[in-house]
Amino acid sequence: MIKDYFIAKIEDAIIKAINSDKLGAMKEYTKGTLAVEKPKNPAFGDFAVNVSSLARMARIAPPMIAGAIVENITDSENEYSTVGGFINFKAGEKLLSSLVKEIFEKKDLFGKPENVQTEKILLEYISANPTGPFHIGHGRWAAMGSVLANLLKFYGHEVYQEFYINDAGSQIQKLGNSLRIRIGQELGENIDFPEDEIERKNFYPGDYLIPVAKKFLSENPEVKSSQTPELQELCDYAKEEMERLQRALLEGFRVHFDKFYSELDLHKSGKVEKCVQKLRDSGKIYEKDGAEWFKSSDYGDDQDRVIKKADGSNTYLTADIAYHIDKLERGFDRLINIWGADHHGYVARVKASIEALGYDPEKLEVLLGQLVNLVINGNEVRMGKRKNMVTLDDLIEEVGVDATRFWMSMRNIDTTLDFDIELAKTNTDENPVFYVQYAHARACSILRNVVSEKLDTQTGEKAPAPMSQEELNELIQNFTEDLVVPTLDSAKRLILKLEEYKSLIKTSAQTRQVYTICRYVQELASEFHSFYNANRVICDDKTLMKSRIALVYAVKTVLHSAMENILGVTAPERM
RNA sequence: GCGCCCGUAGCUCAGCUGGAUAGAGCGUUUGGCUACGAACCAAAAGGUCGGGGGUUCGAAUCCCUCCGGGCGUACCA
Repeated sequence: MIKDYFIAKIEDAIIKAINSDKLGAMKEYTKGTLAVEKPKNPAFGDFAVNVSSLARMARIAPPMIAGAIVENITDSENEYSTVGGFINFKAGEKLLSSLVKEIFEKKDLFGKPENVQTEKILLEYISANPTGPFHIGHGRWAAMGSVLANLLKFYGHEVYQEFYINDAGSQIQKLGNSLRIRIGQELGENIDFPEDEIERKNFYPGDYLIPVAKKFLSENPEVKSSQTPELQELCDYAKEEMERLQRALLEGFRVHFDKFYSELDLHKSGKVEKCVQKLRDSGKIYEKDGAEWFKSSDYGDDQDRVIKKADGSNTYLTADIAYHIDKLERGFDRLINIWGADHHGYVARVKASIEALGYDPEKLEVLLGQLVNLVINGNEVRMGKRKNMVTLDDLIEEVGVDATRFWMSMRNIDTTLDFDIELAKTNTDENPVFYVQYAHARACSILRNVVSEKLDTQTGEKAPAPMSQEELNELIQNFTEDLVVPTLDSAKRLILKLEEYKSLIKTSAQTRQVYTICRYVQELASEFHSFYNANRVICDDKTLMKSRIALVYAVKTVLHSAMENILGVTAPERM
């Protein structure tokens, strides 16, 4: 990386300067003290390092320090200059052209870090109840989770994606009872959900069970009354139907899980009871008011938690503890969960249980995502879990998979996402994803045109293609560094932006912040559009043309890799 | 009350472990297609970084405090 190259030169020079006594009182330097940054004003240089922080040790003024360091730099290929306490760096031809070469060599793998420590990661996300269709909020976890999985894999980690199905507990009974009412209605019975708000909460009155009831009746023609089927049968039927719908949506949304882990199966396996027993054995369980409590406050939680209710049944937390222990026992180095911020209280208690059972709680990393607000006609509509249902299905149908994935991934996970449905519907041109796709399509178009015969509209005569297909293939397969030199001056910003992809992948994967990838592709697209408008790629000067074509190909390669392989957004060849 | 997140341009947001004149997109205004895709580009206007203290040579960034907003605070899942 250019940054690494630059800082290495600086650090070498500092050591030399110290050895020749040019840095005052400073007698040693530990690597990593200085950091490379991008100058606010590009006229200063491509990169800069501020040496002011060394002033305290050296006891001389920052400009003097900068001067002493620059004097000791041995590098004739790149430019160094000082302004105050800053040392500025301008990349030379060789560095820039070798970078383009790297893209040609690595193609889709450009940016994949080398020599990094990798882990076996279990990434859990969405984990919704199978009691209804996904709502918009689930879309955020779906998009971010799958992008993060792609990113971590590209980084080099081994990633296993899992969806925990909350298919146990009272909500499934509610679902079955709700289906019974819909079946009754289909059969013409005078039956409906309770009007009373509180009683109504024991049901799922959404329309989505109507088609399920119809399907059930067509498959079970012998049922003539809503009271005939057993509750369990209705529960299972509705649940399976919901799971089927959820999974179909995920496939279409380009979200692929390695496993759907059923809470019910977890209970059946006996793992939950085993886990409870282990907790008892650990001595961290006590009885109060007829229930068994886990002393999670011993591990930083703000209060103790019920693990077994007075009626002998388990809480949701109990199963979740067992699930996380199971993940650890399956041998993962790291567990990453994406949870909605409304579950943030859970982090401390799950970590507490992991620690109590003798595992390392640091292995669990919970990414808390702020929720999604739906904006309709400029007004925020709060997304309650089961009210104001705007389904993810509806949203995807309105704005498309690409735009939904991009939009849901483009914000910092710490900020509440405002999804303006009117904007997404009526004004899709303003969506940044189109801007990026356009850049890719434009690059493809240029690469098509350069090998196409040109028809003169006035004379009707055909002119030969600016380049033959063979020449283009040769250029792509045997790229040499000098090829791109003629266009370096005009394309410097673009090349530096391409270079940034390498450090982006690293920091983005390490911080788990996928929105940075969305920002990056927009910035790269922007640089490319600027370059395109300022320089005619297909031109009479063939050397220059080849040089620019090489650059267009490099941009296309990086855009394609970031979009298709990481963001899961299509990179179209034409639009 | 307590815990977590947020408050930066009219709107939506960046701003990396403190550093050079706080940046983008949308919107507004003004230019640019007889040439590779104008779904684009170039430029302008627009900011007491929620308020107040503190640390520092230096704070949007770190600490304290207040104000405003969101979420949570179950023997629900």
